[in-house]
Amino acid sequence: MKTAVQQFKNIYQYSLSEKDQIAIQVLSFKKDESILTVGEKVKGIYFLINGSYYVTSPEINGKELLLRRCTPPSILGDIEIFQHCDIQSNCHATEACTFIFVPTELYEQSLKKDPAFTELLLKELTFKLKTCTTLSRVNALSSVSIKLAAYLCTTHTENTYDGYLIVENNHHIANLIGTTNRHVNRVLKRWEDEKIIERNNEKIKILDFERLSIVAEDIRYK
Amino acid sequence: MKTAVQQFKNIYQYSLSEKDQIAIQVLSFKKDESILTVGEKVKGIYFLINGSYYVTSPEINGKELLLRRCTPPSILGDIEIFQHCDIQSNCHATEACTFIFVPTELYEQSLKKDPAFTELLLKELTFKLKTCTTLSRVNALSSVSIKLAAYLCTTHTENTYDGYLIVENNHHIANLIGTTNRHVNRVLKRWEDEKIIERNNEKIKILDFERLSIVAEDIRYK
DNA sequence: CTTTTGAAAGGACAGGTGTCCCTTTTATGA
DNA sequence: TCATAAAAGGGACACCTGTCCTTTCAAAAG
Repeated sequence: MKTAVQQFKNIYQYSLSEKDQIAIQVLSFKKDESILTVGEKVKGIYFLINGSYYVTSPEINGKELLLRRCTPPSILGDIEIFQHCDIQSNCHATEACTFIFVPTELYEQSLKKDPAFTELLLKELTFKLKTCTTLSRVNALSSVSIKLAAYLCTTHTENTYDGYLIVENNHHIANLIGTTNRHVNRVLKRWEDEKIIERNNEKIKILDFERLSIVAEDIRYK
Repeated sequence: MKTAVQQFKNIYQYSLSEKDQIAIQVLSFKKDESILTVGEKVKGIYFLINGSYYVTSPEINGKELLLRRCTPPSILGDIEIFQHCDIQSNCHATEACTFIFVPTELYEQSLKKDPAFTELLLKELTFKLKTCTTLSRVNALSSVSIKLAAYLCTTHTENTYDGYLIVENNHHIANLIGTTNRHVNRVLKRWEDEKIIERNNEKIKILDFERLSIVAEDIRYK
């Protein structure tokens, strides 16, 4: 608990008072566990201090668009508290996650009066809104190959191992960029033929980052 | 000025102190005037108290995507202040607009310490984020006909005159939903053939709102 | 009135993308 | 080890959408 509070302080630049520390909770989720599901009620604000998770937005038809990948600092439950609504997105742990959980009552009774704390929320919210706007434009105006290239370029700088990209499975990638499995394969095959990438059971090696980057038009997911 | 402050109070449920009132400004824009342009610096927060505008996000290639239409309450400049960045979107008055402008210094020196004021910002930001997420998903997963239907249904409830919709010109509509002139025409012709709408030089009459609404899948640009 | 300009409308064609389906490969468990 | 399931990979086809171009029409300018 003490460690969690310390981590919280390091990440969010905010010291929880002794009194606050009694009211908060530390929540943990295992890898691949669901953190929050659309439609649930939420009773506080979650601050990620460790691990990573995905946020996705589901359609009625079963498709599910990946909105963003989150690492600390990241906040959950903010929309729901201020808009008095149910959970808007699905959140899924991609690694084991630890959160500091601030119950709504604690926020209402004390933290909301602290400008340093509300600024924390404002900073994170404006960040989310900014990236969401970009994503929206990319989604509307860019072709699948641009989005896929952008995805690979983003992953390239974050998740390369021995020259190979560690990517989510095919289906997952397709969802992230709002297309189908089939089409992702189609584009990957074209790039393979053009010697831009190399595929090797579930791993991708970028042979010509330069050209891929040109296709991606400097768009990045983050 | 007094009227503006009163309107502000009614709309945002927040009373500006006498001291604050000296520091703020009232800004007005004519119909069709540009309010803010991408890349500009911004020196405060804008609170819409009258009129309407829309927010678009431009691509390098000249296309410009509709993000949302705004009526009071609506806030501008929030992202830029908290993310310390230039203006992210183009804002264009669709009717004459009046804003209360809060300079950054006033916010930094006094208003940020008032929980009631920061809550105002948090409420509006979470609202924007919520709608932006929906839009992003629509943009990624929906076809042009769905988006066009949603556009017409939104306009229908706001801008009908004598049974005819007052719509932007063809080219404009195409940009707003992220497609081409040609394709808008194609879809409109199909609906005309199906007796869902009627076209009459630059005006559109919705004959079967019910069916159009089904196509739009309850999506609205609002 | 004629000319010019710009928007609307749509034909033709090509490329992008989704759906359906089958084969191959890999992982998992009996 | 073999059987089974799950994911990868890709062929075929139809539909969606963008590009290019032509025609028509209406408004503005001369």
